[in-house]
Amino acid sequence: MKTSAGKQERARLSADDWAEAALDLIAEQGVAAVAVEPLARRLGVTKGSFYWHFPSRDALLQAALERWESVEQQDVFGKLEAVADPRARLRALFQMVAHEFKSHVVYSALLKALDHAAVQPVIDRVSQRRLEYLTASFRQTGLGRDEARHRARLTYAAYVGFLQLNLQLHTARMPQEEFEAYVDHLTRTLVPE
Amino acid sequence: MKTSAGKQERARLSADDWAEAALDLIAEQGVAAVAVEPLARRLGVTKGSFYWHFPSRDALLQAALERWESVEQQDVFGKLEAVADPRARLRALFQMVAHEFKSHVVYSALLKALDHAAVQPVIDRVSQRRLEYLTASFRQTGLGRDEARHRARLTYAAYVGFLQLNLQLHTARMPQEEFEAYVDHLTRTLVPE
DNA sequence: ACCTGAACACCGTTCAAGT
DNA sequence: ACCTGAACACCGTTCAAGT
Repeated sequence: MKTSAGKQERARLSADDWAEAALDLIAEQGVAAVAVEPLARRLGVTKGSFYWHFPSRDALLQAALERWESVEQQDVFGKLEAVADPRARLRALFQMVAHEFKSHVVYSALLKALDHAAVQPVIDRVSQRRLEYLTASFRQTGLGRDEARHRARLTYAAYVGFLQLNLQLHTARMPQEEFEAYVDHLTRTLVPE
Repeated sequence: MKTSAGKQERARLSADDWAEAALDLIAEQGVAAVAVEPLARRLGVTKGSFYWHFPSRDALLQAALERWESVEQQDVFGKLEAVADPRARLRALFQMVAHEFKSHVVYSALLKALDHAAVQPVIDRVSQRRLEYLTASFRQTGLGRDEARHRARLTYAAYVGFLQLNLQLHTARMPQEEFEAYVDHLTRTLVPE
């Protein structure tokens, strides 16, 4: 038999296998945890073999992040296309962001690791896209050009800031009820009627 | 002569000298740049001597951050005590934050390095204090207890998010005029009339 | 009291050699 | 085409020895 059963059996690896393992590590333990030697141990090979697939640790990080970037693109905004009314769409977006914590895990990990050179450009691109989407949505609710741009920026900043605060307040974590009230406050304050 | 002139002359160092040098490095190059060996080179000693002052690199980081924390405490809120009217005080705070970039340099560096264990608790404490200050101020403008808490959270999240976005948009940096318009939008949207 | 110098561990990177 | 094993550089940490 060439590649039959067994747990310890390890097929030879591809660059994609490394990138996927790296992305898992980012979600679990953050960007700093992506290290060649530990990853190699986890994959059951020696660290030397890594350099057949990637020229550097940074290249691996980039590959992992590009993988995430293309997935999140559809994930976040795909579901919103169904909602026609712009005000309702914005409210739906707030609800989505508030209740789907899984999709923010990697994003949060990246926000905490902006001092890594590979992370910045990815977050830049993602932020740019989201800002434009928000601006367009606010525009559609009837806000003027500048007003829509500013409101979008404020909204996105609130999102980023919330992730920061939320993950940091393990200690003084908000109870569910207060959290819902906060989301409601955000919606009332930021979405035009 | 015991300790006369000369550039290459290096008095013996104290723990405080190391902490200050570390804080400078954080402001200039970020948390990741705080490394024992390069710091030792910069200070003109060998890295071995570092361990007479601190038990670990992390302890140095903590010392540097505590130093910053106690300074920023007075810096940010000290000047606001003069303004009696709570609405005017909030507007003044917005203006201060918008135009004093220097005081945010370290804070931004820390936000980008939240994956370092020593950074989290410092940011936690600072955020907690600022949130409480904002809550109290909104309370004084006449908002109800919950409304004030939520508004404070939104405001602070907007601040944190803005730092993130601002530093990241080197590419698409806002021109001065648009920036002022944005601050104005924030003030109108967030400060009760 | 503060510093040197040599040592070790750990991780990134290279590369000749294996299959 | 993919992997091993040994090597080297760099940084964190320890410690005996110096002043």
